[in-house]
Amino acid sequence: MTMECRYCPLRRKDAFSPLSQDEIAFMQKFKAGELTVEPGTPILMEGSNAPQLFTALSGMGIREKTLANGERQVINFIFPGDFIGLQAGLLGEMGHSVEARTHMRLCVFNRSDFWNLFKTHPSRGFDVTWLAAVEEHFLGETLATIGQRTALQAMAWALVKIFQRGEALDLVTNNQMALPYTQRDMADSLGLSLVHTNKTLSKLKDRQLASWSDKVLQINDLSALAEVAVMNLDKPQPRPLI
Amino acid sequence: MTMECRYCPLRRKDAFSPLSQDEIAFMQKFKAGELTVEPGTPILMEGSNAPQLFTALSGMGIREKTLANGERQVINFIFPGDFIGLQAGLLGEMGHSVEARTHMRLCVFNRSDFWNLFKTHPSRGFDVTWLAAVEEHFLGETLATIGQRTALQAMAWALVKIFQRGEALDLVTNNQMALPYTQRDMADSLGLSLVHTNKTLSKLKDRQLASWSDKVLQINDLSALAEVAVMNLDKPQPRPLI
DNA sequence: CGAAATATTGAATTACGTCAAATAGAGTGG
DNA sequence: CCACTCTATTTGACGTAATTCAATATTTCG
Repeated sequence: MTMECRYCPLRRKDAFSPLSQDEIAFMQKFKAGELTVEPGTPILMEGSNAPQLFTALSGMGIREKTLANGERQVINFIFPGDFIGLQAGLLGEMGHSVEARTHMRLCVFNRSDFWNLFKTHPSRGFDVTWLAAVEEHFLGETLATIGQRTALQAMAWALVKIFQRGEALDLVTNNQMALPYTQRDMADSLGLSLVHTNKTLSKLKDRQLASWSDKVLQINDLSALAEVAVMNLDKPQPRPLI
Repeated sequence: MTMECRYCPLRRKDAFSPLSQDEIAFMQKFKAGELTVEPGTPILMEGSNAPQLFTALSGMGIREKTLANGERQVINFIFPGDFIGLQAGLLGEMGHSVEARTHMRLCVFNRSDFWNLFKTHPSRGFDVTWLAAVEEHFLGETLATIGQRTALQAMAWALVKIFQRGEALDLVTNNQMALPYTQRDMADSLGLSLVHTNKTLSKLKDRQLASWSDKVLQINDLSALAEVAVMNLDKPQPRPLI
């Protein structure tokens, strides 16, 4: 039994901007179904021309890209509400792979309907572009992180970003949230070695800023952490949910 | 005297996909004017809510982002045909600054007309999204470069990418093209120090793969360079021109 | 319970950054 | 055209943040 869009619990989260009744009704028609996957399941493959697009409804995943020599870059972490497959939908080829890290529920759309969305509901097409702009914005920040921040600054930045996303999705309780990734995932997302990632996390823990173990992230002092990260602490603004 | 879109010399380049007569006529109305700037001129400021969007018509520029501690990350290099200001247009805030590095001519659009573009010409809205997806794709590759490639691999990758963009724009003659940036720009784009950038370029020159001096890039062996870069050499597909 | 990930720690190594100084151009003004 | 300044490039020496190697816990899971 697939959830009806108008009852979608995601819509109510702070993270997302509201839709009109009309738009919700349209999305219901656009929605082709739901997909449920287990941890480790590949959802989209780099270079593939997938016929389907997704929105993550629950669970977490990862966007990653592998070089010919086997090195892996984690592009970012996928949280509920994230739109998956834009590149396949438009360019006809994914620049990265997407894989589930927990049990995930995904809203499924047909790529063939995608153009129709722009034509009949330009406001929703506008929203897709909005999301693309948000992603571009985020990737620019990530670039600055990997390129210019030290390991400690980068790790602090990453944890703050993750925590803020968690907050907007009501995933945080008592300054804690589930973070079901491995240190290897985190290392590959920041361009650090696994060993140094581990030691950098220890350092943040020693300083009583944040700790992440047993798949639980705890932030003790968000503003101090942001200070270490050389970043500004401003709330992410609401974004559309596709 | 501003150029009419239908005579725009950019449209004919391999880099871009063709437009219908109708679409060109519409773009003509959408176009608010032209802007000419000198080297060093800031075009958009990080954090600003600019009322205007641009497409680069000629010349080159740079997208960059500066951290609170003064470190600078070059997000990418701006070539003719690049769309500028998507983030301001949608999110109301640029995530990076844009600055001219040569004399540049820019096509100017009003942000207030932007929504209208999606509404009345969904195909053009679709194209804007296409460009956003291309950018996202590129930033993902850049992330993998800074995060996973060595200095030599990264430099080789950057030069191949630039050269390919140049080729698609007919900027290459005799395996040479103008590349009016400084080594500092390049260093900040790859997250390397200036000194190491210089030494890495020397190494590529010693190996007879590529040389870049006096603002001219020369590629001697593109496929060998791509091999050093651990990358695949496939032609960039045509993309829309806004 | 055993096997395979994952996490942790110490020691050795290195790719890269920093410092410093020389050289080379590019632009300005007299 | 020549001083002058400013920016960009180049090179050598040295320092270090981060990688790699290696070994040992610890957890996860079939």
